[in-house]
Amino acid sequence: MSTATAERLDATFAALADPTRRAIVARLAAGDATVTELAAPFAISQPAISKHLKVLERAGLVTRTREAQRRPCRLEAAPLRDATAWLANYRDYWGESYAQLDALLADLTADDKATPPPPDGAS
Amino acid sequence: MSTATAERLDATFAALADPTRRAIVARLAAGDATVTELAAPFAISQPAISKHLKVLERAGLVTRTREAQRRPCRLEAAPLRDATAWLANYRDYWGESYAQLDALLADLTADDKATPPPPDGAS
DNA sequence: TAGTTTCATAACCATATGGTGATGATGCCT
DNA sequence: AGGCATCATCACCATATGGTTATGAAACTA
Repeated sequence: MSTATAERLDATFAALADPTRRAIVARLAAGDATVTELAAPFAISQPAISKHLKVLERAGLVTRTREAQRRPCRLEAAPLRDATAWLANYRDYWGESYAQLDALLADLTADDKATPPPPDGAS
Repeated sequence: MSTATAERLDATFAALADPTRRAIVARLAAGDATVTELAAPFAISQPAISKHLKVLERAGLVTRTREAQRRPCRLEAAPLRDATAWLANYRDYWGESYAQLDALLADLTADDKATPPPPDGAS
């Protein structure tokens, strides 16, 4: 299971390394959404979104169900939890308490929630 | 600062997406190390390690000082903290308490601490 | 001075990534 | 049946990544 976990972490971190995909994750945290709904805020083509979704799916971050022609996407918690757990290994190293994370959280959410539509040239 | 943060997250998550680099991070969490020390556990060439270190350096995860011919590497906390903070945005989504992370932490450390030398075909 | 260790860089290769436009499949709605 | 919306896939392109070997620079050591 150690190798399996490592490969999952590979895919998870790689998936999160793209701002478009992080924005998709942020959007899906607010509830399921179809591909076109997810694509709407972005200036890139629909196939590009499909590719991003496939990356997220491969990482286990997203699952999809059928509903007529639409393919609603759902965010899956497990990989996010695993990634957080890996980073938590070093919480004592950088000596921050989880309580203090809430402060950073406030800052970064303000930023990131505003970033879904990347107006400038991102990615 | 929002764009700057996003780009840093890009680099940080991308850097953590490789098992060799995660192992290097794990090693550096135990204390500074030189390039040859870091390279020792791996079956790959020294230039490959140098490349990995450059990736980690670009992500701000590692800083290097000079010491004669050696270039000791030090782990930097900030990017790990930022990445954790981003993931923390979704802690209420996957409904886990930080306390529970300690359990996962125990599991995953057992795995990952044993993984630094990737014996099988990894990466 | 000559040799050795430490590390970076260059040149190269294979594969993956992120994007595009074009097309095709599927399933609703007249 | 025909049209429209949703989404995937294909073919293609440019660039990045991860690895290699070979070489070079820097600084200690004998």
